[in-house]
Amino acid sequence: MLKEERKQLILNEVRIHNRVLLNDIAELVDVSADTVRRDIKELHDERKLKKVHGGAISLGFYNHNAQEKEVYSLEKKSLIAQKAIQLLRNGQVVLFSGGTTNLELAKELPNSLAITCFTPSIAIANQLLSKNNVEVVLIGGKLSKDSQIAVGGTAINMLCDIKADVCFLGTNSIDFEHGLTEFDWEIVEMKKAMIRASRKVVAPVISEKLNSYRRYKICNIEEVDVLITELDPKDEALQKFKDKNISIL
Amino acid sequence: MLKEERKQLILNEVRIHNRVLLNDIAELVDVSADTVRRDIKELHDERKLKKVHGGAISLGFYNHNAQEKEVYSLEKKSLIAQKAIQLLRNGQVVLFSGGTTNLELAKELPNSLAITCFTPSIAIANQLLSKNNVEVVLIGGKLSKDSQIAVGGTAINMLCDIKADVCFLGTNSIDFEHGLTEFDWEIVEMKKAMIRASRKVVAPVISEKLNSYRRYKICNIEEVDVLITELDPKDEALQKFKDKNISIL
DNA sequence: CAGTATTATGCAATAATGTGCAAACAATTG
DNA sequence: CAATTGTTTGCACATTATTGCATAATACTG
Repeated sequence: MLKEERKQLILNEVRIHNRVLLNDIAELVDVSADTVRRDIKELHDERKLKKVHGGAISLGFYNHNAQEKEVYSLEKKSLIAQKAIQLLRNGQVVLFSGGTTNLELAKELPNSLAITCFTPSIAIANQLLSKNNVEVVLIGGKLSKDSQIAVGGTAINMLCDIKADVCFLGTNSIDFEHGLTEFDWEIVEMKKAMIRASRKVVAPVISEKLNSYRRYKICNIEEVDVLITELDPKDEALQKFKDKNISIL
Repeated sequence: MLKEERKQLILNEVRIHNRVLLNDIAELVDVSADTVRRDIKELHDERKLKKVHGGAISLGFYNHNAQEKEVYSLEKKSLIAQKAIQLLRNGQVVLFSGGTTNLELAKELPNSLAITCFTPSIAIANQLLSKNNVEVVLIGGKLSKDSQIAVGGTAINMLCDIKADVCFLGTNSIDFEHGLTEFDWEIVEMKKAMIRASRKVVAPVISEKLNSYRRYKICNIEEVDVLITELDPKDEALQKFKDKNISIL
């Protein structure tokens, strides 16, 4: 194992878990704790993470700081991401909408997975770029300042030329009666186009967003093929979705 | 086995495995480790991979973590950015290629400036988003892992529909005789299209890049309307460009 | 404040690197 | 064809980087 690889691994652990213990890493990669300490020191000097007694923590963690809720919510998103990854197979074409849940999913894609990803989100494209076996295609167009994704005619035109295997459709609100809804009409148009552009629609949402709705409608709940939440699939909050023939993960 | 074949093989290994060990390659292709070291050094200089102690790793790994910028070079870029900003007027349509100099320019745009910006670079789009009066249009397409900009047919098609007032064309190398040149053919194609898509071509380059050239040609030096460096416009290194009727800032 | 865990530092062994050089090889020229 | 020029390759050597260990200093915990 090359030194640089080790450093990348450490950074990755920090990114995903927000913190690492020095000894865990040492055991994981089978080198002495001294070596890991030196690696962490270097990464610290490079401003890639923050060295602390006993290990290291993410910079963002410290900055965006301290909101327990955010960390909590990150763990949920990470769990959702892990479930979503199970749906993917090498060679597939995958469409990602925007949103932090999808961003987390992009972050946690295994490096070995070889897929082609389309996305109108620069944040997600950015994440996907670091996956060596993922081909990333950016959907262009006018960037919405609020949501940081491409919207408008150009973007929708581009979506019209695509037929993806799976679409991960992040969504603002999901409700049994009102279906998928959003604040912003431009985003609604994009998401409608994304649904048309995919064979299978997967909705990764944290459970807080269940049973809420917004002004504009994307689609009925029946359009969703798979619903992923951080809850146990047997959770009763999900039962009525299951009754509609939606797969629950 | 030809040298170029070897280099191609090394790149391929890096693409697939994210890293290579120098000695593995030496054994695989049956040449001395010294030769492989030299190959890797060349590929490193060509920015195709990152040479590390013991072998090489993929660039994709590194791209995301805010590359440590040399303060030294940053100051030059900042100076160039300030000069470039003087060229801009409210209401203009501006095209940005990729590159760190252009990124610095995007960063330093005054918040009051109201322009429309097209760019195939996610990093630059990201910066531009934070400017309140700038409308950002992302040029979509397959993302090149090396340069992190959209390339290929989709991107070039989109450029064909644009006529911008100004194009800030970052470039790898600029030389009086060889014109503007690049390592990477995909990028060359993009930059050619960007030149076609603009009324005025501005080349912001740090002086180190003057009088160097690479394998592939973008255009002749005459295509450049304005050359911006961190040097004083009266610097004699710039005289011969002035003689070609290129404005110097 | 004592006891334990963690860290910094110097050191030595090993591996990897850069450099200069010469032989082998290829391309070009007269 | 011979001479010339430039490139590529392998080798020897000095230099540098990496790693684990020992030890002293420091930080944390109750």
